[in-house]
Amino acid sequence: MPAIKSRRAPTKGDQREQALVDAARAVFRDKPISQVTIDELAGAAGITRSGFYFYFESKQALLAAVVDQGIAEADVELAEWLGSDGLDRAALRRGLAAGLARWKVDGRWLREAFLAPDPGPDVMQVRDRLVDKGCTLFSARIERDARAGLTVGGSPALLARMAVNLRSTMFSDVYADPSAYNEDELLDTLTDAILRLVYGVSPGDSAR
Amino acid sequence: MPAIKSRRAPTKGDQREQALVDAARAVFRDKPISQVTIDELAGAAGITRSGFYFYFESKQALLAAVVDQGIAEADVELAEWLGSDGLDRAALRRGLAAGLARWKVDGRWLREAFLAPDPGPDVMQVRDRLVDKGCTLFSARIERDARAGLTVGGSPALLARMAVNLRSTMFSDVYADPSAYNEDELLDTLTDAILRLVYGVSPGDSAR
DNA sequence: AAGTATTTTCAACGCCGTGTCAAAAACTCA
DNA sequence: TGAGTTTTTGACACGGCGTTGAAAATACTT
Repeated sequence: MPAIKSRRAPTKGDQREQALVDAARAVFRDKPISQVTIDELAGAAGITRSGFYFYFESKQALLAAVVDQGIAEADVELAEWLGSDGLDRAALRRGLAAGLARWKVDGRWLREAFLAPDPGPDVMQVRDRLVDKGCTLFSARIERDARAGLTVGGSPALLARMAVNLRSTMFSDVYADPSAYNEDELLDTLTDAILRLVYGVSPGDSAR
Repeated sequence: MPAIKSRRAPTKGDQREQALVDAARAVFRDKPISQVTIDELAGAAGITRSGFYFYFESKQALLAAVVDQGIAEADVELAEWLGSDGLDRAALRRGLAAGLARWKVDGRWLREAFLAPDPGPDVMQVRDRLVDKGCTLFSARIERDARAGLTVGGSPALLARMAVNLRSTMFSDVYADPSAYNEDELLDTLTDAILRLVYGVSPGDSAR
């Protein structure tokens, strides 16, 4: 049973572990994760394949760590919009734009983390946590807006999930084939779509 | 280079090939495709592992065939709604319900086909064909409705893609954790969501 | 600074699934 | 029946995975 998380901070090991995560983030950008070999990841961090297993149980576990470190950044984007006042179209668009920018860079592993049917249990755990977090935050906001009479009906939880899914899949599509999309147009349409989806407003009305 | 598609119909081989597809459809229901071994698929169809390669180049190629055969059924559902008259909520809901029923059964490989980040090139080809078909049909309908002044704006192609993606992801979510969703509620909300997304109508108006 | 304990690295091993091959078996059609 | 094709098979080699046990490097103690 390798990959022991030591209680204290043994400096050297932690450095290597972080190097592994950083290296992985880079490697995962270049090719489908299923085609990345553990040997490659280890090499990118300057250790041998068997050395890898001292830090992580598997490729999936490392991926989970990579995804995990993405939380902070993702949270910033999300909060940007969630914190704004109801139906602030500009703020929402800014939040989406930030997300799209992230996806354009790290789309490969983001897709793996959020859209793949069966990543390992490790990734699954992280994924659930992140998606849940996003949905509950969003959902709470919708609920709040609903009390203010802004929304149009439907379970907040469901609406939140739809909005989040819509966002992810569209970003994923853009990553898969950037040439097929005009970014500005996409962001505009997506912004309006979400507003319409949740609040039933047409592009014109900034506050009902 | 195995898996030669013979020009004529050599009866025996075709039978086995179909048996392979049918068996695969069943096997793929039971466990994540990445965990299905070729040996298993061959065995389920009554041949040995190496025999498998006479018919398909790889597991992915077989999956592609499985997906391919799903077109007919999927088309029926899609057509049901696309053929109906503008903003017919009931028809749309019926179409979605049919789709959900399918996903509840074959969700596992449907996810693999439509949401996985990097299925093999074989699956990719089929996927693109199917998604494109769905989107163009939907898109054409939106365009038609737009000329009738029913829609709310935004590129038809984008809106179609969003609607299709929304549908797939929600169905996928239901498959992943059926207990988390009330089917009727989901279908209602999803129907309204799509109508709102594309046509900007609120649940009440059946025809503007 | 030396001795001890712990952390880190490595090379070698066995396992499992894949894909290929050439030869054998089954089938088709005269 | 026999020549030709189609289908099936067992054996082989390859590559990646995960483990093990021992050596090397590092940290800790006095």
